Amino acid sequence: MDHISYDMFRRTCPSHTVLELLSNKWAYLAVMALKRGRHRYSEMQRRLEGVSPKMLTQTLRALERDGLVLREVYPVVPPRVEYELTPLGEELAALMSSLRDWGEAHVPDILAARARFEAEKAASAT
Amino acid sequence: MDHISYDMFRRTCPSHTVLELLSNKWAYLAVMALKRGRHRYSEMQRRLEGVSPKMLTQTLRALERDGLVLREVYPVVPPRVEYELTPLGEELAALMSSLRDWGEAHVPDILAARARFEAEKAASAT
DNA sequence: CCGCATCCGCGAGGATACTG
DNA sequence: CAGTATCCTCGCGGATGCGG
Repeated sequence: MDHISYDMFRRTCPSHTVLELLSNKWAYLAVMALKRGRHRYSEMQRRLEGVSPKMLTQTLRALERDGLVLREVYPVVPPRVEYELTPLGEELAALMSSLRDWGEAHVPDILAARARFEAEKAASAT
Repeated sequence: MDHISYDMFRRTCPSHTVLELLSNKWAYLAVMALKRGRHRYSEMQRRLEGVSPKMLTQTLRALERDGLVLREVYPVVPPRVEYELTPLGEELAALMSSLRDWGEAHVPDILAARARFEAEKAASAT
């Protein structure tokens, strides 16, 4: 073994911070949005339905900070800022894509399971 | 195309609820914990460091509801409840594992990126 | 031992107005 | 246009006590 063993389950483990990155809805959507290429701030805002400027900036900054997203500011007026994935970010995007594909493929299963669950609950309440 | 096209980005899309399931720290950890086999409630509680009974139950119920986890109650005293992944849950667990592997493999990269970011911030504040 | 019900604190995150 | 600053809500999630 040439790598340290991390344990996500421990709250003090560095890998736990990665978990917190992954388990963040806006971060997830931002990465997926950037998967298709470089985007301006306002484009992101339009793509991520319902995101507030605050959360968008906060999310993009966190991703930049962690080396997953590159932020480029053009010194022009009106301002123009573009975001794109780093190579590391693209790796992550690929993994997240497979999760999304799985999720979308199984939406019917999950909806069915929910219906079944509700039905049983109602039956047991007889 | 024999499947409906879903769009996670839209808040009204059913696939968005899947996203909310995935972007949930405790759900993520619970699935990973169950990947290695069936576990009792108290075992889960020990494995998921820092989880409160309320959140643990809530999380497991949500997973059961969505058909990812099977919950078995033994009618004995003292009570005994065991949880295990359904086939669907195991599919998800596999995908999540690859995310975890990626995350743990890149912890050093991410920590380095953070350090670099902080350093630049400090430099620009000169 | 499992886990539901209740209460509550707190901070993530939304809305809005404003500036470089 | 791309944020920042501010305020404020609301619901996540922790704590506790009880019931099966």
